[in-house]
Amino acid sequence: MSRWPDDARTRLAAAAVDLYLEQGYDRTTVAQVAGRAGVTERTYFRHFPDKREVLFANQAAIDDALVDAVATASGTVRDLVVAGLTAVAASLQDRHAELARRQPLMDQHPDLRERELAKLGSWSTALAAALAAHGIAPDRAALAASVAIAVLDVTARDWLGGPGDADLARAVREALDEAAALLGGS
Amino acid sequence: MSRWPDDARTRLAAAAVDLYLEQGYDRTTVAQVAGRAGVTERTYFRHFPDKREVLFANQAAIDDALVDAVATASGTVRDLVVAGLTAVAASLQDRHAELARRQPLMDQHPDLRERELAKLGSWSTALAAALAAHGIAPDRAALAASVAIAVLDVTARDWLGGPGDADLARAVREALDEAAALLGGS
DNA sequence: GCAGGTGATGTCAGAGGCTGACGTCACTCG
DNA sequence: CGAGTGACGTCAGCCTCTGACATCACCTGC
Repeated sequence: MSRWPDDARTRLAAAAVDLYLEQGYDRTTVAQVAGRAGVTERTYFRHFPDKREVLFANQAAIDDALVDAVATASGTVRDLVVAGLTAVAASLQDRHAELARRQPLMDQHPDLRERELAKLGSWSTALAAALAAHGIAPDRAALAASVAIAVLDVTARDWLGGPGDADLARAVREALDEAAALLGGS
Repeated sequence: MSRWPDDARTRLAAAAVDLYLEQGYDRTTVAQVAGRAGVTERTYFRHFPDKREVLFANQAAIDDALVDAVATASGTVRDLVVAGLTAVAASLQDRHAELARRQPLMDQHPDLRERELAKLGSWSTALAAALAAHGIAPDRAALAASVAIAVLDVTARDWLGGPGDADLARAVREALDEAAALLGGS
């Protein structure tokens, strides 16, 4: 039996979502979140670099899933992109309830949406690098990655508003086609 | 002759870019920026809501240009999008030097890139609304807008690294085609 | 002219986000 | 059993950002 209860990080994440939803993001102090998790404010900042990041606790793993999927895939640029997006979609699919619960916070607080966009940006960067590793020219890779992640964002936000058993991966593939049809061919 | 030198806002913006470049963004305090501009810290926060926003001082006008261009255009979704992006490109074209100067800050400081992404997000939202005003279904509009802005971002960042007389609008149109070709047609 | 309104700024006080330095204590490993 | 190691607490402090109130040039109507 250890001196400290395990998983301070997990407790902090849970406490944060609860408090942010209960009493609003800006009316909640980090000290309150830490208090509910049974630690001090200083400990909060050892686990998360700032007040927002706690809402994105386990999204780092998605980065890896994305990169792995693209690395092990092959085919056209579209095939590689679909492989990556499908992996991300799979990761999100299981967590529909959790993500839908915290989504109102993103929509109500520009600060939080800002951080969400930054996360998407890091996925985009990771995807571009993974595409480049397949020999795709860097600027083409960056373009494809950026657009792909934009499609994912729009589709996922729509999916979050629906039932948890809707097939996100399928919706993403369809949105990819639709986007290409809408914007291509001058 | 007025009591206060005019354009505190402009002086603040200039002082901020200079100081952020000279001594780094995080080693610069708002009080220093205000001091160089000849005002107090409190006055800074009357002109800009936070430490970052000063770097995006005149980008609000671009929002309007984008919306106007789409509103007065007609044709396919692609036509409308191209009209909007062309208007934005025109606004950026004149300010290549200024934007290129501050760009390293965006690349070096995640906080600032984060804000930049938020600005792109607001363009995307505005574009989606403008498309919807033409009768395009909201989810199709959101998809087209998001992808279009992603293309603009990648293209503009590349353009910023090149000479100021390169034609951004043309590059954006080409990138739109390239993106559609890369990702379409399953 | 002149009283009152307006707008931009200054001053002051304070909450809250975030960081560095240092101490404590259980656990572990040699 | 003694020296790490890691997770946490404590303390002090800077900086970002906000509310409340004062000041002073300028304008407006009379």
